[in-house]
Amino acid sequence: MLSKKCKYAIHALVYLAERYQKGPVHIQEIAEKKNIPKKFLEAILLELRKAKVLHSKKGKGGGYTLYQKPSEVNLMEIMRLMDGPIALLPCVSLNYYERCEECRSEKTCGIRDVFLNVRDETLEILGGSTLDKILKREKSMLTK
Amino acid sequence: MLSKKCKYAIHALVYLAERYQKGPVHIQEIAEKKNIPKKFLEAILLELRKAKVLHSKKGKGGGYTLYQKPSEVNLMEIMRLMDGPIALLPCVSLNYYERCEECRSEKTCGIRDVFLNVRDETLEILGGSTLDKILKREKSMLTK
DNA sequence: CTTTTTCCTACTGAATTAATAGACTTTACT
DNA sequence: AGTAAAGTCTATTAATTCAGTAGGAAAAAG
Repeated sequence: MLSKKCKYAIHALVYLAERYQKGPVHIQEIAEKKNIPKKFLEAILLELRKAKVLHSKKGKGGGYTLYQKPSEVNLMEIMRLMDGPIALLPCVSLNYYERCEECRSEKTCGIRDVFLNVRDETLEILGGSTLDKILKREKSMLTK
Repeated sequence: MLSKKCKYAIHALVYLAERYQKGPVHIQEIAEKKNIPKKFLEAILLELRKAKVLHSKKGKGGGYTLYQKPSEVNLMEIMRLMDGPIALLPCVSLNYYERCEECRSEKTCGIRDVFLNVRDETLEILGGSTLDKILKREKSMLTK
């Protein structure tokens, strides 16, 4: 399961994608619209800024904006930033790999093979899920 | 990520599948062969027995056996038993569904759609991963 | 009636999650 | 210069989950 932190991050980013190129957005505004505790959201956005997903401006008239175009931000990278590994086993993780203690050999592990498969399918979907696609889908669903 | 509990459960079940129809297997034996803390494994096997995945016999000559054929036990059900939901969001979970607080409407949520997709692909793979298939794969990989 | 094995209840330490508090810094505007 | 409006940063905390342990009760076999 995704952590609340990660869910909040995704919701905030979708909101910012909607406001793309319409000037900085306050933490306060996002927190209210998306029902996220302000202080918690603060920490999340700060982390996303440090990872160069967001850009920020301090002081009056400040706020947050996307660092890149909505079509260049996908859920795979957001989830990795917020929750760490996407794979279900450390031994099939691309970014957080760790050897399996239980297994004799990775080559012959029939379990590993399954989760390698799950990982690949999952990354395929998440990697293709960009903010602009999510937005587009929401809009098209509204008119139906 | 899978919990250790779930990983232990899978390894134990694969071991029991290997010994299918060769008489009851002791907790002790599984614990040693698979490097699992005995007391912890005890609790896990007990849970699997209550879920009718395993059958047990007490006393001398006792031990654990699979309740069903190895071809009838898949990773989807094991993971649900051990770790709960497989879906990444409560609002797309089949067995542990909960409404999303953040979302206005599930119908028009562009985020939900992505994770519905991930869930379907994941269940497809895990549901098809039966103990006998895992065993077969391990054996075929050994001879290579 | 003793040995072997599973069954059951309760507990614990460590880590993670989901926040909250409060002071600091930067910027725009008057 | 002064002030209000933002984001920045460090620390703390309460609750929950995870991973495992302890110790004895119950059942079956011989």
